[in-house]
Amino acid sequence: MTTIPFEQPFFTVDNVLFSIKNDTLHVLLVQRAAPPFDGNWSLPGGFIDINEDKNVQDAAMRKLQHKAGLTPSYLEQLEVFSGKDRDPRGYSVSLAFFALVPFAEVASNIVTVSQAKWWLMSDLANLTLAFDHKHIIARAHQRLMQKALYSMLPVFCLPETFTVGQLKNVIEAILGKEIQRKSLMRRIEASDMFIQTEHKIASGGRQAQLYQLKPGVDITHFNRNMGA
Amino acid sequence: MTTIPFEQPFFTVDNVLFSIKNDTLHVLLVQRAAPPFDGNWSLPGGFIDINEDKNVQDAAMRKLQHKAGLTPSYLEQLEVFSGKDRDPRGYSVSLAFFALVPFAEVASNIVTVSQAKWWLMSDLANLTLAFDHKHIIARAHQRLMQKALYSMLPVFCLPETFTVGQLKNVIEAILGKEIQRKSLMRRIEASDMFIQTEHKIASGGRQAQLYQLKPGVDITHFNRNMGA
DNA sequence: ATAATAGTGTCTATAAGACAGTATCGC
DNA sequence: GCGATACTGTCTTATAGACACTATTAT
Repeated sequence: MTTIPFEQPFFTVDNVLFSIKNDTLHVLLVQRAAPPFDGNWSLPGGFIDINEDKNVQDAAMRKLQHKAGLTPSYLEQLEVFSGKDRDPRGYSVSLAFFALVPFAEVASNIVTVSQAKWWLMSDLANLTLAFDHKHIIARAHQRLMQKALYSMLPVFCLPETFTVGQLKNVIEAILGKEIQRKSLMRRIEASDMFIQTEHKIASGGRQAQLYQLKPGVDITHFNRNMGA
Repeated sequence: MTTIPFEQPFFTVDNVLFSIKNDTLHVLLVQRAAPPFDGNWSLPGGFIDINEDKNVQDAAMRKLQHKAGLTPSYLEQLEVFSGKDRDPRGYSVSLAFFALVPFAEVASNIVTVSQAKWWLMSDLANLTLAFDHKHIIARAHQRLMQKALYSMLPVFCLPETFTVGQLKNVIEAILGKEIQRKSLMRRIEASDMFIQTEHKIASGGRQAQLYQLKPGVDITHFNRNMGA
């Protein structure tokens, strides 16, 4: 093992975990218990453990499990944020992840950390976050919106079985605007990602068909954007 | 300045710089002059210098200038590659960048490094590269192909002024298949990214209109894929 | 005039948007 | 029955593909 030249920046991972509660987009934050920014809300993340984590996604996963007891159903790299001034401890390089999960309350019996909480996206405007985390969330939201236009990614915010109406609500919560139910149905059909099951009642009216992901399929990417 | 817990992975940047020469896609490689993998061809990259580089893109830029005397006209983050086994020196985290430049021969009067060379993409199959760099190039190529379908990104492989025919050739070299000239013209028109200049002869026939990027425009993203 | 490349006209094909109309449920 | 939600039919719209046609240059 050779020695590494120069002084190295320190490397962390951060997670922007989204989910949908009451048909609105939420993001998971944790309250910092140590300096810097102690007391402030921040993205769940931290240092990689090179003895535990096989790679950076492993580290991101571990942080989410450790800090909120949640295992995302989708996780991808978002972007690296770096610089001398973003962390008072020194030059830092943080890889942000972008993740989705079916809504579940944060496991409160986790001893680990002070507090984890789902925040309404629209409530973040008036909240001061640690580091450049507000900016990171904005970037993640952009990416989520973009992907919702041309892929079936939003299904990862839903439980194993779901209805077309539920998926429509999720997509609309992400995009902040209505989409055509008909267009969504055509995509569900065309993607060939789902199988149908029994039935279910949603509220007042006719029962809705339940769908679930075919085992082992990849998320389909369409070659046109929808609702744009 | 607080101390950082745990042992940290070491962090590097790598560049996948593409360009077009003779209507074929090329990638820039450098020959390693030190272990590990000394003698092998590899992506131009290296350690970040926290006193020189404002952030990670700065570091990537500096590496390209230093190792080949080239300044990319487009640079974006690709993906982080990480793990215990990808570098014999230990647990490594490498942020790969994806970059484009109008073709120019490598500055040979650069004292710095052994050798930098443009390689034909199709010649890489039979070449052994250092680390997981072949895999990184494959990922970068996927991304480039994808973006060529819905954006004007390929113009960054061309000089300041260029013809529609040249842009068509670049896109075809990237995609490995023909596209409709008419479709491209429609996009040039619709994007409103370019202005026209005088004229020029390409080879045998009629003179072609020269275009150039309007100052300060962003690259347009269309909401359909082309040629797919 | 011919060959070669540049550029246009226009018809077809594909998938999304709009929205009326039908189906099935609880009450 | 009524209200509500689920689903279908189908017409319109937007943009890419195909490809014949015209334009302009060098020789």
